[in-house]
Amino acid sequence: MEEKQISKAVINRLPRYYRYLGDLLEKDVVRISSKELSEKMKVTASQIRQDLNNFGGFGQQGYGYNVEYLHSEIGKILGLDKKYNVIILGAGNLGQALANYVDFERRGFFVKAIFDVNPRLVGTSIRGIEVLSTDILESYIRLHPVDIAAITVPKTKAPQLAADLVKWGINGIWNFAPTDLNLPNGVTVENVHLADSLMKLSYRLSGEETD
Amino acid sequence: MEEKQISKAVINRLPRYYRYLGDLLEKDVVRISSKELSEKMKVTASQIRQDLNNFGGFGQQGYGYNVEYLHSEIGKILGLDKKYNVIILGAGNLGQALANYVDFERRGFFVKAIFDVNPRLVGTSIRGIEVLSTDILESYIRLHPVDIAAITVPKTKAPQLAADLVKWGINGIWNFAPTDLNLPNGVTVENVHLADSLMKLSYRLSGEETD
DNA sequence: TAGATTGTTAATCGATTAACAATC
DNA sequence: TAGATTGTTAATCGATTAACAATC
Repeated sequence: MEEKQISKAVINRLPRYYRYLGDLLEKDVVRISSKELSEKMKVTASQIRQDLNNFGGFGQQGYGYNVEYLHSEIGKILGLDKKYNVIILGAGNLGQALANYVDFERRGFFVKAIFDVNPRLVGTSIRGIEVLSTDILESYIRLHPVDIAAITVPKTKAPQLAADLVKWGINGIWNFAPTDLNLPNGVTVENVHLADSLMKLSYRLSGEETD
Repeated sequence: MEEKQISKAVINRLPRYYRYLGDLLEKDVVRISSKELSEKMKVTASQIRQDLNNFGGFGQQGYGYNVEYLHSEIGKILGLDKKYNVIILGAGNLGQALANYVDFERRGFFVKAIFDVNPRLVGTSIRGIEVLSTDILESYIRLHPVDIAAITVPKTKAPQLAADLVKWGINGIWNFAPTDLNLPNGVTVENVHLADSLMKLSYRLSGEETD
């Protein structure tokens, strides 16, 4: 029952379109052509039109695209018209940073609980969100709907934790541990590998021969 | 004086190879063939061989690749044989998380200072690294060698800050602000857009029709 | 209506995979 | 030597760009 199957390259670009359109919206820009947008975003107008046409015709010949409408449609494509219950595994700095990032709520992502093994952290709260003991993780998941689990625990703990989460019914994982999680089909994993990102930066810095 | 110009797709994969080889190294695996590695990494053996051959022949017919040697060579390609002085802009949760991530040091990235505008944070220290006032940022940069500036300030402040950093001589930027920084050629920017990553996750979660 | 700009097809370009000769 | 596996060329596949007819 799947549509044509959108390429990963296109999906990777959607959040960036969404961001630019959001910025335009804030500046009260009403309409924009693929050409204007392409200049701002430094991509080709052709690519923008191709990308959007994967999902249907959002524009109008001779006019361009209505910014508000396109923004909202891309939001829907990205699933931002829905609400997501999020739990964070690991109340270290990164877990806290995620918990404190209020902007996620604006997009429909609600952090409901944070879990940690450290007894000193259990019982504290971050932005009003309780830090719970990992001991009660299973029962929590069985009692509350959770759409996304953000994993910010150490590399060595991450694979087992992820396997448990899946066993207990989670199928959306936002993984910050510097390891790949091999999970069954049907489980969606999105990785944020900060070390990988930093290495890409050092590659480019070290490779420079007076450009 | 540039070599053939390695494609971005290849570079994006290098840190992942490096990670897998590091794991093998820890398990005292001495040699590995492209076929074995391809099975672990879930890519084709052909792709591994093609990728590596962009940089030269690291393997041996009939044998495969020596894990330690290949790990070290990829490290060099990624610039991990060098040391980098890093400053962090913004001592919020994310800035603190980065400052606390000791593992970066193992790869040659040394956080030298953290800057914040908030007078309450100035004077404190994180893992022994002083939080300094943004007022003295310019003079700090002029007096100390800085290779990479990690930007964790709010979106609205980021573009101006980045422009200043570049003006003061920085040309490596690790950007965590949810905005693109338009900087002159020769400046290397690596973006970590957490919100974009989360949207990609919600896209896949919301698009699922019983896979 | 004339001008602008989309939606979409066709052409090009680049990246991935397959195949195999070279060689350890 | 025979077997294994690389390095590399050729074939395929997919993504990007160009072009333009459709149409607002």
